[in-house]
Amino acid sequence: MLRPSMSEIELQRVADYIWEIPAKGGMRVPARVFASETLLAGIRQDATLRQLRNTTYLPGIYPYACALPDAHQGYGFPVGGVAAIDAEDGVISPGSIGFDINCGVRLCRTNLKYDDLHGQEQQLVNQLFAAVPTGLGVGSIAGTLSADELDQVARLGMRWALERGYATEDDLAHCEDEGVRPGADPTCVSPEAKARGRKQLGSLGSGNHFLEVQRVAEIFDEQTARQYGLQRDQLVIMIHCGSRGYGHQICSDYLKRVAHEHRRLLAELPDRELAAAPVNSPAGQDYYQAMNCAINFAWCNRQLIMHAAREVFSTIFGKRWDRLGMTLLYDVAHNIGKRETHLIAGAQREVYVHRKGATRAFPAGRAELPPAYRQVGQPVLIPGSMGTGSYVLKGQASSLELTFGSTAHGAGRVMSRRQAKRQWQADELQRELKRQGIYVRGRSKATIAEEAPGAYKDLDEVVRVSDELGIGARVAKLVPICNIKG
DNA sequence: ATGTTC
Repeated sequence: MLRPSMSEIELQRVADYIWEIPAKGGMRVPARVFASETLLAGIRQDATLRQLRNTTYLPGIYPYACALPDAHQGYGFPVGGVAAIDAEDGVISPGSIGFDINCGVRLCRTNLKYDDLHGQEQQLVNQLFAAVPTGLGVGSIAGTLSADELDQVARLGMRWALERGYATEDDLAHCEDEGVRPGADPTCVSPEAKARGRKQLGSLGSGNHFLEVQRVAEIFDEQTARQYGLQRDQLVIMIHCGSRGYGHQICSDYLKRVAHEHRRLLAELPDRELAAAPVNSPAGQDYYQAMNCAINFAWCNRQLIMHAAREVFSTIFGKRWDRLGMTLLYDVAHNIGKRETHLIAGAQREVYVHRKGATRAFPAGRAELPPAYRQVGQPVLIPGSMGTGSYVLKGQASSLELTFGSTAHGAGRVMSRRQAKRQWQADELQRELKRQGIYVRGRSKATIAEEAPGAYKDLDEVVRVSDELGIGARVAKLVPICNIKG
């Protein structure tokens, strides 16, 4: 049981919005928190800082562990945390990437304006809800895949969707890793994970996952917005979901295996939830290959859901989806481990960047960016709650100097799910949101109450701090119109 | 987040 005990953790101010836990005891390096005083007051309320300090015990971590402005307590490693770990001498840690491997977000543009939809919101939300399976254990767009097909999804990612008419080359060109993470070996995935995954490709899941039709409400940077193809009052579609039971099972399986095969390493760590394997050990490499399978599964999952949304829009607006301008802006991962090169202590070094509840935010110039964004900086997609809206940011140079090319991923909860259910009632919440022009449909009343806007921190403040730190700059704010969830 | 308490 984790108990807040933050009084024992001392923070030193380094610069505006940058705080440091100095390296002491078993800490190999310091830890840094990137937050305003307001956000820091929230971060101190749970075990985030202790977990952040614990991550600095991981062998090969350098030069410091990071907590982003939206950080909160997670499984072993904070959500909103980033660790760069040496690719030769370091470790890889499943709990530091998270259970929902490649939980992430994509944004689909349209050439429609709010007025084109106004009056048909209820019809649209109903059709989207009918077309996209939501909630736990409810089936999937792709039906039940054969074992062989699932393994192809794991190896090929969005290329599998392309071959079956669910995706276009343009979609692949506008996804992190072009929608295909190399080094994905399905023989490293357990039969239990495969059994779950076969039934779940093209399904939204539960919790904070959603599909949302949004209106571009505010533009902060006209030039970048133009380059991203965004303008005021335009309709866009945001999809927030992950690798479902497939990735969850992979994480569970490898937490057990890694803890068992690397007991001595585990004994040196302050929390067994940080269980880690040397990157070049069999368990470490098998985990990485299996994690990559889940990454590909999640991209394919979001692709199939976007495809279903395109078909619904086509029906409602009476045009083919390509005539509706329904192109993919970008798709970004929030929970991943990735081998990258970063300038650390004066040298270019190969590291496994662990991003858990953190978005890659590469600036212009990084070779990994697709041609569309290499001169601009990548789009960063940050989902908010169903009442308060979401953001598009742009990757900035300081992200490479401060946070290994990362920024925040969302608002973070301010209260427990249980507390939210006590405080709100689904029907009443839906009526109130409808008065504001927001149409919500969920499979479960409990989920709607749990996801009440008031249960979340202030995303505006998270994004403001990202912008001021120069790690991710505000481009546009998006507000919800239709939202479906589990 | 999650066949929602291994």
